[in-house]
Formats: sequence, C-alpha cells, structure tokens
Amino acid sequence: MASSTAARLRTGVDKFEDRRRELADATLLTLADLGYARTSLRTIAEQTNFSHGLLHYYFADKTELITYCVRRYKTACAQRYEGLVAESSTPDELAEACGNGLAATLADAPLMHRLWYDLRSQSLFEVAFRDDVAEIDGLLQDMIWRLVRAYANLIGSEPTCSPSTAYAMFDGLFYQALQRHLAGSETAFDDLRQSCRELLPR
Amino acid sequence: MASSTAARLRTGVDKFEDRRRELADATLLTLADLGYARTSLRTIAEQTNFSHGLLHYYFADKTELITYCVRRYKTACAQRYEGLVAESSTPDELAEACGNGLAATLADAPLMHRLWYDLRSQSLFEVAFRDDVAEIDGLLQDMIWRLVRAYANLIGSEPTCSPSTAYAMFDGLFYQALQRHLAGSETAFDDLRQSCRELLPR
DNA sequence: CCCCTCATTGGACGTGTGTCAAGAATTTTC
DNA sequence: GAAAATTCTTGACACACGTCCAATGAGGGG
Repeated sequence: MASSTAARLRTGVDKFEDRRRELADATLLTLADLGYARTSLRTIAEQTNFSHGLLHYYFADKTELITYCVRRYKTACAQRYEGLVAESSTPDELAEACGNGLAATLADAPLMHRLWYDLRSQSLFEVAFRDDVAEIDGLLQDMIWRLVRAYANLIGSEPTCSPSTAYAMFDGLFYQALQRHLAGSETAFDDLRQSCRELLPR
Repeated sequence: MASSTAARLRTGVDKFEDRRRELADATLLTLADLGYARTSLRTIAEQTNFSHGLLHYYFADKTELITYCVRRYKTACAQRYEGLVAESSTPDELAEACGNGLAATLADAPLMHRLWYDLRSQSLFEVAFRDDVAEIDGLLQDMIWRLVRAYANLIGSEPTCSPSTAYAMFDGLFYQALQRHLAGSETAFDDLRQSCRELLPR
C-alpha cells in the first residue's frame, strides 16, 4: 500500500511527496514531447526508466497524474515570471524588457509552452483540468497586468483596458510566436519583440 | 473496392464525393462534442448510425478522415466570414459590426470554435494537420486584415501593425471569449464586443 | 431474370490501453 | 540481524482501438 498519511507524519520528511514530484517532472517531459492525446502511461514509463506500475503506486489514476503535472507546471511558470517587470526606469526600456523576456522564455522552453496550449485546449473538454488551468490563466493574467500597470505608471497614465483584455492580446501574440518558432521561422522572436513594443503604448 | 476514378468519371455525378462530405459533416459533430483526443472511429459511427467499416470504405485511415474534416470545416468558416466587413460607413459603425459579428459566430457555434482550437493545438504535434491548419489560419488572418484595412480607410489613415499581429490579438480576444462563454459567463459576449471597439482604434 | 458493380455491414485480428494484484526487492524499525 | 513496512517490478485482466475482410444488400443494364 502507498505510505499512509500517518506514516508520512511519523517520518517527518515527506519522501512520498518528493517521489511524486520526481515522477511528475519526468512525465512532463514526455507530455511536452508527444502531447496529451498521444501520451500513455506506458510510454511515460518507457521514456523515464520507471515501470508503469510505479505510476499507479504514486497516483490513483491517469487524470490525477496529469492534473498533478499541470499544477507542477504552474509553479514552474510562476517562478519563471517572477521579477520580469523588475527594474526599468523608462517606458521604452520596459517595453524592450518585456519583449526580451517573452522571447527568452519562448526560446528557452518552447515544448513546455506547446504543452500548455495543448492542456488548455483539453481543459475545454475535460472538466477535471478546468480548475487548474483557470488558476494558471489567472497567474499569467496577473503577470501581464503588473507589466501593463508598470508601463502606464512610467508614462504617467492609466491602463486603457481591462486585465483580461490585456492578457488575451499578449497571449494571442505569444501563441503566434510559438507557432512560428516551432514551424522553423527565424523571425518569430523579433516579431514578438516588436509587437510588444507596439502593443504596450496602446 | 471504393468506386474508382474511372467509374466516377463515367457516371458524371460524383456520389462518392458527396458521401464523403456527408460522413465528414457527421464526424465533425462528434469531434466538436468530444474533442480530438477522445474521439474514436467507433464512437463516431455510434453517434451517427453509420457502421465503423463504412468510414474505412470512404477514407483510407483515421488521419485522412480527420484532415478531410478540417478542410471541410475551413470552407464552412470561409463562407461564414464572407461579407462581415460588408457595409459600414462610419468607423464606429464598423467597430460595432465587428464586435457583433464575432459575438454572433461565437454564440452560433461555440463547440465548433472549441474544436478549431483543439485541432490547432494538435497540429503543433501532428505534422499531418499542419498544412490544413496553416491554411485556415491564413484565411482568418486575411479576414481580420480586411477588417482592419477597412477601418483604417474610414478614419483616413494606415493600419499601425502587421496583418499577423492584428490577427494574433483578435484571436487572443476571441479565444478568451470562447473560454468564458463555455464556462458559463454571461458577460463574455459583451466583453468581446467592447474589446473590439477598443482594439480597432489602436 | 440474372449478373455485375457498387455500397454497406459486422465480426475478427493484433495491438495498445488503464488498472490491478501478487510477489520480489529494498528500506526502516526494533 | 530478524521482522515489519515500504517501494518497486512484473505479468495479467478486460476492454477499446484502428484496420482489414468476407458476407450481404441494393440497383441498374444486358
């Protein structure tokens, strides 16, 4: 049987939770590679040198594993975007930093972003994912909103749209950049940077 | 054997192609309902009162069926957006018509739009879909660009961004509206309309 | 009326899926 | 160091999948 809550409380250190994280991280790699529709528990186990039974030892079923992965992805996201606004003293500097930041995260982990859009689409069909996806969406929206507010602050005015509208537009730009980048476009990064410079002074 | 090209040329009327269209339309309904990852040939057959063997009589394999469906969806899309710009004599009128048009198509067939975003995500993993998805993307981008150009024309200036950037932003807004609408939000339509009014006079 | 072609059915095959359980291997506890 | 608790492996299960194929049905020209 899986280590009970009592056992975990006894030992103090939560090895069980650590192992779950480890398995989830490995699963995320396979998911990012193949996409949700093409990923089975056995292919996950194959690509990670774990046995397929192990996954059921740490996770009740497949959807629990996937949702755990989504949550884990979320925390990685949150950390990444922390301090993106950071220090910029002029509006132009901030717009530049914004474009560079988005382009950098796109260049750094395009497959993870692809997975994000895949899972977000899945959440429109599978209610089990909906809450977690909504939470991540909220996180991203907050990040964008902090950015927009900072920009408005620097030019001494108020934002001209709602947080969700701002997020929707940046998200559209970012998705398009991802799509082009994955298709082999060389100009995807530059276009994204330029779009940011143009969008912020709305 | 499937009716040969010779036979089809002989009879003149192309019953074969008609039947393919019929099956594809039925398939689209199931796809829109369940999403790509959860749709099998047997569930399609079940929901449409066709036998699963029939699908293989008209389509070589599953991916051919799906890509045919995507193409079919595309033509339906293209027709729908024809004449959206149409007649508007003032900028405000056009912005209003734009918001209303997008809101109307969203209200009319939300499940089809959900399927579009699903298939677009799948195309990032499955190369078989990529070309068709790119073609639809181009169609939609053209539609948005005609709109933006018409608006710029009415206010007597030039568009301030590239066609792809304009499309990316409208797409982001539309996706968010769809997401909210499916989640039961009452304000999704109004927000979309308002966003259009704000975005066009960029 | 028969025959030939096209259209359609439903079952069979091999494979892959998620899930489960029994037991081996390993670690922890006394 | 034995015993107990845990982590992990392996094989099996029932089912669903895509594909193929032999059969049956329908329909029209000779």
